[in-house]
Amino acid sequence: MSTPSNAPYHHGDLRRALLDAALLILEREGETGLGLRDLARAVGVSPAAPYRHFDGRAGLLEALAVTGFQRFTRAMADVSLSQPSDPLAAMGKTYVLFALNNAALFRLMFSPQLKRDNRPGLRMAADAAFATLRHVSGGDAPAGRIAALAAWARVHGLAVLLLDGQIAIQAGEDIDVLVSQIIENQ
Amino acid sequence: MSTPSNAPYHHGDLRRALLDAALLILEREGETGLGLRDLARAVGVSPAAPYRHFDGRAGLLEALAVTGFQRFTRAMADVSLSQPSDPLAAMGKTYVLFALNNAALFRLMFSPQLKRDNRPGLRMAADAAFATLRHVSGGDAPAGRIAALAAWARVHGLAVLLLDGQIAIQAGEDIDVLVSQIIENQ
DNA sequence: GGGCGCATGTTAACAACGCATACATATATG
DNA sequence: CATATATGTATGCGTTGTTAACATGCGCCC
Repeated sequence: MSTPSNAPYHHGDLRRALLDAALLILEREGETGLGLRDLARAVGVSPAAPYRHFDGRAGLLEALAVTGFQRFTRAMADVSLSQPSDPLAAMGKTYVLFALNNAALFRLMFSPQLKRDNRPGLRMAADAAFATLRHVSGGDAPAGRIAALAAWARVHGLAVLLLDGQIAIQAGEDIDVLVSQIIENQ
Repeated sequence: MSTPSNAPYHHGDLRRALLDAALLILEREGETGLGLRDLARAVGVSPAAPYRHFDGRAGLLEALAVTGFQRFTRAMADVSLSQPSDPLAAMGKTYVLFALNNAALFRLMFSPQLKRDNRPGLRMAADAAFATLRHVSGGDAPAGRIAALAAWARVHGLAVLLLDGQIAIQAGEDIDVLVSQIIENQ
């Protein structure tokens, strides 16, 4: 009975497996529903195994948020490659659609309790994301701090309101065009 | 030793006391840090006592959110009484300042997991709040759904970004005037 | 190549939590 | 005055995050 064939003692790439499974659980159950024991069960390891790869539950959430910012950065960088006619509007749409397609992850990225115990890794990932945001949007042209913040607020607010289901989608209304209309308004 | 003088068996107004203490803990520790046992300890009752007044932890959070929407509604209604020169901007400022002064409560009010198991009480309180929002802002004048949503998104996004500490406050910068500038931009 | 160090995974235990049930007590009602 | 009901207590169950001690096997060094 010594674990004969499959299920080797060492997993191989447990960290990656944990992150993948955690993302699934996160999007399905929300941040509260993501428990370390559930996660370990889902991957098929012991409850204490994740502690070898993450600094407790907070460490796992941080790692998830970091991957979130990396994807976000990539999505924003890809916008500039497509050479859109209106770069700012295109970026805004990408911003909102990223939030909608990665709801729980997006919320986690901006979670205040993660920001509180500010781990350097998360801070770096977030700074990198916002740096490409600035770079892609204005080409570092200082179009006014106020105007930039106003644009950011409108896009971020739209994302959050849609995410939380506060903006009621009317019958036959397409979210995509609604986002475009709101972003391009004024 | 039969609890001689103080600490009567019945508290008197435990529900109110629980809500007050819960608000304090909420703003100090965040939603995750608000536990029923902690709360009961803080008020000085047994761990099971809160269950007589709230439907478990979710019920407590719902009650807190309802009081939040009531305060929010009141704050918005007070704006119209002051007869400002620019009602929309004044309302926006009130919106953001309410969020900043009731950070955790504001987050709870827009919490998606509370909205999920949509309890009628919370839904009614939220609807009432948004109704006065519409009434005060435009006097029910349909200035265009898109424009209204855009304005809401900008204000809400500004609140959330400030709440999460994403908008860095520069040295010697006053949040109040920054909010005004961003809201009145465009 | 053989032996060993160390990363990796397991087991077991602790405290705290949400929650449900059964019980005690005070208030209100007939 | 008696009893019904609302309110708070006592206790126990199952789960969670976390830690410490133990087991295992991959890979490096001599």
